[in-house]
Amino acid sequence: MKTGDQPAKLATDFFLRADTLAIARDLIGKLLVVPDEAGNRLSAMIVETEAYLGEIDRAAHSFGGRRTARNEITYASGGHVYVFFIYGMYFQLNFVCGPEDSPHVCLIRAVEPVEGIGIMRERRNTKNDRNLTSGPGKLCIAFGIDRAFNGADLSGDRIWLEDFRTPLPDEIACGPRIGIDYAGEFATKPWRFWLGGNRNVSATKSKVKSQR
DNA sequence: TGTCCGATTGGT
DNA sequence: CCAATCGGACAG
Repeated sequence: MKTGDQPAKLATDFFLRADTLAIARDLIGKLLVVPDEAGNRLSAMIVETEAYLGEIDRAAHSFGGRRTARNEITYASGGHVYVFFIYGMYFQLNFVCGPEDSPHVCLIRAVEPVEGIGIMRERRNTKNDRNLTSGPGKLCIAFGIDRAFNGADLSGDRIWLEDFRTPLPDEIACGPRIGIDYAGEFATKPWRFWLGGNRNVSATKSKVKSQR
């Protein structure tokens, strides 16, 4: 692109597709961009995601059609941001997928810093850069994402995605989602996706082999 | 209003 | 292995 051109934001159409698993997989390699208070670009490449398939998915907040103030935004059309608070101290970043009234989402579990890493270091207060954004709670701290981002539109100017890198099919691994042991048969669905071998993929106590 | 517990993290 | 820490969901 020419000097001075702005990178293109990922179009809303990306999130309007009916196949949420494909969206979760295709998010790997995209660039997450969130300007800080001063307008500096903070950005990172998405390296790990999880899909939550709405009403049918016991692990999803909208399982069985549950619709509350907290998860209301997940019933909106794809391309909106769903942020929720968990464990008394962390936020989790999700993107709403599919058409209106289909409360599917993709959780962003880990990213690899690209721009603004100095600011991320300040916010995370950790020596090891590997700990900057290698988990769903960590990346929200690094990017300053809190409940104020809930409901944001990814076509707006507070948070968005850009094309960055297109992984080869072989580079993308999948396996069971993390922290949903209560979800019965859904606990073992291979609906987590990550960039194989990437060092920023979140640490898990039961690391599962990739499967395809 | 009361109780239970979570789509995590960091330190022991 | 376990504490931190608190809002959401649901029962009563």
